[in-house]
Amino acid sequence: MPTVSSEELAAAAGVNSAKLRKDFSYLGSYGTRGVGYDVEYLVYQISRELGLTQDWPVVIVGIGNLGAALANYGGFASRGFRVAALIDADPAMAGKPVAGIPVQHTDDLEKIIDENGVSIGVIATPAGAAQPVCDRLVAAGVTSILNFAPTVLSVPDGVDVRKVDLSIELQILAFHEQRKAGEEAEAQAGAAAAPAERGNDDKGPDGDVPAVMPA
Amino acid sequence: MPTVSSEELAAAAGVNSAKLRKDFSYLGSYGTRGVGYDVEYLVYQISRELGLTQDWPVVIVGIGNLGAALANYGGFASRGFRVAALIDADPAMAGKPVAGIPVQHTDDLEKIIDENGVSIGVIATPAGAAQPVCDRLVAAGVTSILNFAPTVLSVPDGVDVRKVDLSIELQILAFHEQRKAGEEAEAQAGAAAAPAERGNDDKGPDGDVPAVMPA
DNA sequence: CGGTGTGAAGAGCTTCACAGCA
DNA sequence: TGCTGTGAAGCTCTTCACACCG
Repeated sequence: MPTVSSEELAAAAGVNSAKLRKDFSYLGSYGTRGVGYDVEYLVYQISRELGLTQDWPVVIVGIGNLGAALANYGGFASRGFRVAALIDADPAMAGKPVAGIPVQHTDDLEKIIDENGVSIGVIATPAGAAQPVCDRLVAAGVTSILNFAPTVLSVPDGVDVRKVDLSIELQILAFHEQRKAGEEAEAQAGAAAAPAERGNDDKGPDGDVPAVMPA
Repeated sequence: MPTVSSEELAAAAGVNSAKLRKDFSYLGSYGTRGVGYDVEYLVYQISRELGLTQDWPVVIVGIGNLGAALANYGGFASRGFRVAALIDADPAMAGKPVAGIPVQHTDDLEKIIDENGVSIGVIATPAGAAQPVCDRLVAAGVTSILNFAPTVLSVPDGVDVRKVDLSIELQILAFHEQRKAGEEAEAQAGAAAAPAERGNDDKGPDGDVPAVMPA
């Protein structure tokens, strides 16, 4: 399949074809009118723009279950990421291989970052350790952090943080699940005995919950 | 601290106070003009609306590193989630306890779902196993699925799927990291020798990458 | 003719600004 | 007076619709 149309790609990705064409147009005019997009050329251009053609050394700090899962995760290598080092505070872990890479002790964190030219760090430590680890990573030169610890990290300007909270994803599902149950009940009982009025229109499974929730 | 103002909450959450008040207003009028929000009452109302006061039994399918990490994750219990069962296709895993819960074999999946009244399933299997597992979960009555496998799952209407792709989060960081590097280089070299024009304005670290990317 | 690239319209979300109430 | 609750303005992202070109 040498070429592909925006319509086909849109169907495959589950989005609108106009949106897809508009997104592509921001990268340049890589399509041919009346034909479509040359697949190979398009893949190359998008890969380049997204940085997939580069090699990104990353370190993972905190080699518990989650850290080990990340170290073993196959999806990284194919996207240009290379696990340069695994770091843990537990001396008993030091030297132990995880996913074929020996775990190193936190004491050497700065040295490891420096020697490998790492600019992306992954934090998979317990909540309490996250901020100190983050501070050390930043001080050592890391400018992007992926945070799995259930804490809000504070970082200086110029450093990016992305937070992944596994329980929030479940919570979003539970929120919609609750709505489903509530709507069934209301449909049966009729609108009169509704337990509480809801001001907002349900936007369906794709809408997120509000940004603020109690700890 | 018995009450709190929208301004204080907004500062803590890093959002605009008007947005916060508007979000709260969708749940009802739980504040007092001139005073603020009663903390205890507000926490209760939000918890109830988000479904945190309910007990949500979940099953985790695929007890590899990631599945084990999820089973051990402390954040679930405090949000009303209860790991009802761990399921794996490997007979060698059966009976083995992970996070204090014995792993059960995939053969019993339907029975487990039914007996525990599970409506939320977590898929942490390899990519190839995800869709069959998903189909069985749905057939058994699960209506919400959290998918960690790097596959797009197809489900019937009425079933919610949320996908967590760990490598995409890293990719987003790498994307911004690349931009940072590019901007530095451009600043040094001047605009004349820029390697490629970029049509889109950089919206900073909070903007996501486009929705479509090559496999 | 077929499909891209894009100006313009539309929809949704965020912020402003202030009336109204404790 | 102080702070909520909210109509309206502003902004961003999405979709439409079609000129234009291979």
